[in-house]
Amino acid sequence: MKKEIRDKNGLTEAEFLRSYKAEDYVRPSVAADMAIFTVQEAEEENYRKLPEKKLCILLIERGVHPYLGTWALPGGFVRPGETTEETAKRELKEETGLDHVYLEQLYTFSDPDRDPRTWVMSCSYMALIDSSGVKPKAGDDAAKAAWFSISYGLTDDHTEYRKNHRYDGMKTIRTMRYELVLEHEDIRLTAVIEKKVTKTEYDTKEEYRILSNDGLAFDHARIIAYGLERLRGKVDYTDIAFHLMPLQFTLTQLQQVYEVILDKPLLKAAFRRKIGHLVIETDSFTENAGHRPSRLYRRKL
Amino acid sequence: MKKEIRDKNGLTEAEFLRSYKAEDYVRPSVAADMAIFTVQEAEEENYRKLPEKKLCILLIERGVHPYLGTWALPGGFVRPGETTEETAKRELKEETGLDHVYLEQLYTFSDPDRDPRTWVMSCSYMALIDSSGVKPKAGDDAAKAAWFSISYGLTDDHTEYRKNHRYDGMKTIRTMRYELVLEHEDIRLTAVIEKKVTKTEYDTKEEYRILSNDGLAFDHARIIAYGLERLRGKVDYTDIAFHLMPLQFTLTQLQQVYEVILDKPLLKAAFRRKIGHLVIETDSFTENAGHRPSRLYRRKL
DNA sequence: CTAATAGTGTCTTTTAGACAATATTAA
DNA sequence: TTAATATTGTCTAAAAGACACTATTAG
Repeated sequence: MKKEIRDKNGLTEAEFLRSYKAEDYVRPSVAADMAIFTVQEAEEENYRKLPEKKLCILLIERGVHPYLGTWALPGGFVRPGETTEETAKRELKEETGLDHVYLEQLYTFSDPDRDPRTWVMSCSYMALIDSSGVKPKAGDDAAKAAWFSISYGLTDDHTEYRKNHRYDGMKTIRTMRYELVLEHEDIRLTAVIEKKVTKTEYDTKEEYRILSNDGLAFDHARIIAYGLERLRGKVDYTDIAFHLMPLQFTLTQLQQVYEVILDKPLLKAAFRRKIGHLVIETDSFTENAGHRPSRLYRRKL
Repeated sequence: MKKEIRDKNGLTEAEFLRSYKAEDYVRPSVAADMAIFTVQEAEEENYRKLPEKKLCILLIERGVHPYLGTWALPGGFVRPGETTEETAKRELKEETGLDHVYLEQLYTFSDPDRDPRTWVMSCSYMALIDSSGVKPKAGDDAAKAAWFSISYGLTDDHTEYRKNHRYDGMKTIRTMRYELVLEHEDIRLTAVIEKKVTKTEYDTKEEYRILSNDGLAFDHARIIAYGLERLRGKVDYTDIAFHLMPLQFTLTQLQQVYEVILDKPLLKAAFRRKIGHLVIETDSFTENAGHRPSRLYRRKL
């Protein structure tokens, strides 16, 4: 039925499709870039004390131009016949050997100048993994791959109230600056990201800009910031943080992960009440810890 | 400094960029498609009663192949030099004449077969507008443009618990079915969308599938479902719904909008407490309503 | 006067915050 | 015994749910 409808040139859909030339239009390349997050433990000298947790991200040192020698998110171009998610999974597997992990599309960045080679959009993904036993491998284009610890903090928050002359209303502009610091051994990468929220009576607009950047390739500082905000935003109303945990974990470990994501301390009793319905207790306990053993839990499915 | 680093072929970054051939790779087309939502009032025969509100979306009737004669989201291909957001804004302006409205990127759909013409990714956006005084205009490729009322309800929710043999753990699969019905005058478009959430100890996966579809072009039923879920999800922890309101509104009108988005009635007193800090009262009141006048409010910026 | 909505008061329930008390282990 | 973490209890404060009462208007 539908196929028999003819357009103004008298073509059926099948005829139209046969005559369609995709090559007539200039098209962008599309890449999938991945922010792979994990939580790792710092060394602890005191055998009794719990090791501190650090939120980490996997970066690769670029072995090819452009941005040769700088650090970048793992990623690659989407191939014909593939979804962006499949590209992301392929990269993830190459880099970490992991297969079934939490994966979420973040945002598609499409600034035409974001890649000096050509017009490249980046469909970005966030993966959350338990990194115990994962040795990052450098892919084809990469010299090295390594886990970088993350520090991402607000350094400035400023709100401006303006009369909006174009309409008779008001306008408020809230400018927030975040400092992103990534560290691996003696390598230290830094960037300053500005988040600007503009409100008028008619709309609300949110922009992220990279103000400065030392050692990160492309606009990847912005993608990382975006991923961190998504992670923070989802932590307290989903069980997303569980994907950073091993199969069995103590509630204190889980709380540490929440704390390291939210970058603030939480109250123990309230935390346990809040996540109580998301976990199942096992019969196992930690051992040889130098203090009272702790019950191990799993994620409730 | 950085520019002087040479790669394994002995090229500097500048030399590499001059030699880079983007044409060597097959690339997708990228379109921006828009779910433009608004709230409209139904006719009310009783002069005293408040008119009911309906959540609506703007659709265009396709005037060209493929899917000629079916209804689609407004959208278009991203042009060189443009961001996807600029494409979306351009389409919005063409279709509604509106300029400064709430706009949010939803998701990038990249199934290689989603468009019969060629490889086309869709970077989708959601816009929220106050439609009073907006007459939708059909663009180049469109025969007509019209507001369709939306009904989107869960018709089936089913959870399956399985032993996962690959690991020693469990797997739960929750399958939800939603019926989407869009109506404009005597046109009625329907689709059934399945949302499947699969959980194992290792990951959580979320998929949307179109099970049936009558009258909607491409995979647009899925994009609409995605937009509706985003809208619902954000309503109670942001002031996003205010972008569907005129400059001044009564709290009952605002509550109606919340109710129509969430598809459930809310308690008046609790609602007023909750949104109280998001509004500013004006000195104006509604008039000639056949009942007690209502104070008008604006969004607090 | 009446039928409608507007707006507020208050009691209850639930959730979150704060902090203290008790329990248990390896060295 | 001690220094650490584990776990639970309880009081308080804040937020959400439920429902009823009063206020005000056009016709």
